[in-house]
Amino acid sequence: MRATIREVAREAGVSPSTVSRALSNPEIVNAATRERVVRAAQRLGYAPNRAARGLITGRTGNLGLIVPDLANPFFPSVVKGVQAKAREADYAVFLSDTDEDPSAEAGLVRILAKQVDGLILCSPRAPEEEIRALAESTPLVMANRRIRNVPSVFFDNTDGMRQAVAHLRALGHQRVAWVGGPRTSWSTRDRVRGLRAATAAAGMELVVAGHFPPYFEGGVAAADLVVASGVTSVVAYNDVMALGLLSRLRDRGLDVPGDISVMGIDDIHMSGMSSPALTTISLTKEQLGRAAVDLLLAILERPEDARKVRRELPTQLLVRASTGLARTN
Amino acid sequence: MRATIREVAREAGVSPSTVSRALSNPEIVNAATRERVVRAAQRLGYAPNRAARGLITGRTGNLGLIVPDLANPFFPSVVKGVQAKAREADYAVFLSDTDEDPSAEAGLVRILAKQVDGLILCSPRAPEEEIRALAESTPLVMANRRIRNVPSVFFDNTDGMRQAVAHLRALGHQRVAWVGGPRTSWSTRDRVRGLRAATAAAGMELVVAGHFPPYFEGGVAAADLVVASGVTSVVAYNDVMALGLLSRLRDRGLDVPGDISVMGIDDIHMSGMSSPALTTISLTKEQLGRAAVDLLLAILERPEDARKVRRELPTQLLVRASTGLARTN
DNA sequence: GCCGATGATGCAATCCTTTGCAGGATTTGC
DNA sequence: GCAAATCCTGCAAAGGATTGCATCATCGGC
Repeated sequence: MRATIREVAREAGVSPSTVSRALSNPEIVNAATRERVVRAAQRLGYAPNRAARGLITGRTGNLGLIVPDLANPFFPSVVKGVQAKAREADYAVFLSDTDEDPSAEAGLVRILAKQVDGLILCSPRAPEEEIRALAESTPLVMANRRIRNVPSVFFDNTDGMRQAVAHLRALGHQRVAWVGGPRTSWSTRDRVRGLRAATAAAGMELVVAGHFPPYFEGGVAAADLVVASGVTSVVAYNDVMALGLLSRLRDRGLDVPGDISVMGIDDIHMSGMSSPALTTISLTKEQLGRAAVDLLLAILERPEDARKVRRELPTQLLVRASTGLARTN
Repeated sequence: MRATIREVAREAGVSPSTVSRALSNPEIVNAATRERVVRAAQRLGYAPNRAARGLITGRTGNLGLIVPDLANPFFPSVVKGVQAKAREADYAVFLSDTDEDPSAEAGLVRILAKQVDGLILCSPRAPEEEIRALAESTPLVMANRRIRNVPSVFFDNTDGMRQAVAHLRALGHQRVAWVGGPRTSWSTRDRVRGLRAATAAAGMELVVAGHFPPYFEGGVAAADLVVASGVTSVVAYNDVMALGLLSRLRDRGLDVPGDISVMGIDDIHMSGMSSPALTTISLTKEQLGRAAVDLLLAILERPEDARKVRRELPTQLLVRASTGLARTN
């Protein structure tokens, strides 16, 4: 059906080798010849057969991306970033979703590993040891998780939590609650650590409400505990949960931010649409995806420094309407 | 690195051909031999090299999926359905997103076509003619769009709109507004057609508010037109827009459903979480994805009946809190 | 106990591209 | 003007699996 390299070669009056070189290593072939080859290729609509190329080079030109749950608006943004960057580099992306099942991750990695040059694990929930083992056998990049000696892109949660605390403190809050995400999430651990440090430094009291599912319902479930704890402000693991908090607080007749200030993390699209609009720590999600691809391509080039590669992304406080002066009573 | 078919053959004391047959066509090889081969393969952790297989069979074992916008919660659900079904059939899925740019679709199809056995176009915005042309050169399945002579899976919008109208009529509504999605969307055309028929049959008046972007903001933008038209009820192109409507109506101090009833379409996860919770026409989104894969695999098997294949999925009214008795004034 | 049919297996070609090596042509240096 | 260096191109092997065809063994029928 499609043109092969031999046909292009015949059309251009050269050998297949020359065609191959002219197309993938232009500088080593004579300019005139190259021109002839390129034109012939264009005329015939030639595109190299990926399977044949992969067979000899051992590369597929594909990347894999595994996320916990596409239905969480955080991840589609990351996916978009990965897509965009991968396309620029002429890679295609396999996407998989684990439905928040940590035990599914390793299996997916192993299946996908055979069909890709490298994998991006976004917010993986599996234990460090397991991931480190997987990284031994496949080029692997972490996105939104930091694992020592595994290439990782992650957000500066410490600074993010510092900004959140500074904001709340400026509004007169003394007591803040934390509504955590899944126990298996690195972000939740990293963020609560940052929050502990920041509140301690600011002389504020931190109430940890525990771990909840990273869904709207998780926020709903956490709301009553938060209220009962008597804090004047609360930070949630992500925006979706913060929206759940908002919803339950409203149902209970509480005013936000009058009675309690609510902050999220992520800056998903919907968070600007709620009422009150959600104050949040904004994360550059597409950027996370793009950076992960960058790292992955880098370690594919130079596998020897895979253990060194790492990248930290900044966070940005975004003040909207769900935070306000602490109530005084 | 990984075991090849020759090593398995040596280990099992047979020829590579026999290994190949034992693994991919078990019934034509002697049971004892097969057993020996399978065990040897297992021992060596053998998995066929996909590139080599693809080179000779001309198949990649990959499918492609193109959606307009992953950030719209409708699509992640479809993606999940596609993933699940594809994995069952041992296919991997390439995902791409056009960012609602109709002109990007054809290009993506052409790029992806070379790397997959078949493509699923979900809710494509391109003109029929363009898609029909693409379908000539690549196995293609439409999801959520119906195109004559191109295999398609779609929802029974006519019946969905009939259910919506019956519901509103039962609540005493006489005038209903329609807030449309993108002009290029087949669904919006099909739904307004269904709505026209249903309202006419019920003796109700339909006000078409026009076309809006399929985002929250689109619903916000449409709200004032809807109010000005004096209807007592409104149906939006999708849930996200319906949520936008809800938001703007509330901001204007209107009561839903007291002043106006609001319905969406899709039944995205968030629509049960709004206040008031959104009445909607529920669509089986994962089902759409699964059915599309089914169709695609079927036409890969028997390309000759590609023009005949088609599947219609039912819709289901889901009554929640955003619809109520028509105001009487 | 022999012949034909049937079943199981191996041989070898094939898919298409890339790349190490060699050789021919041209240029450079002296 | 000749040897050496440089540049460009072609040859041929390799990569791993699949499959049409041929071969061989076995079995059943008579």
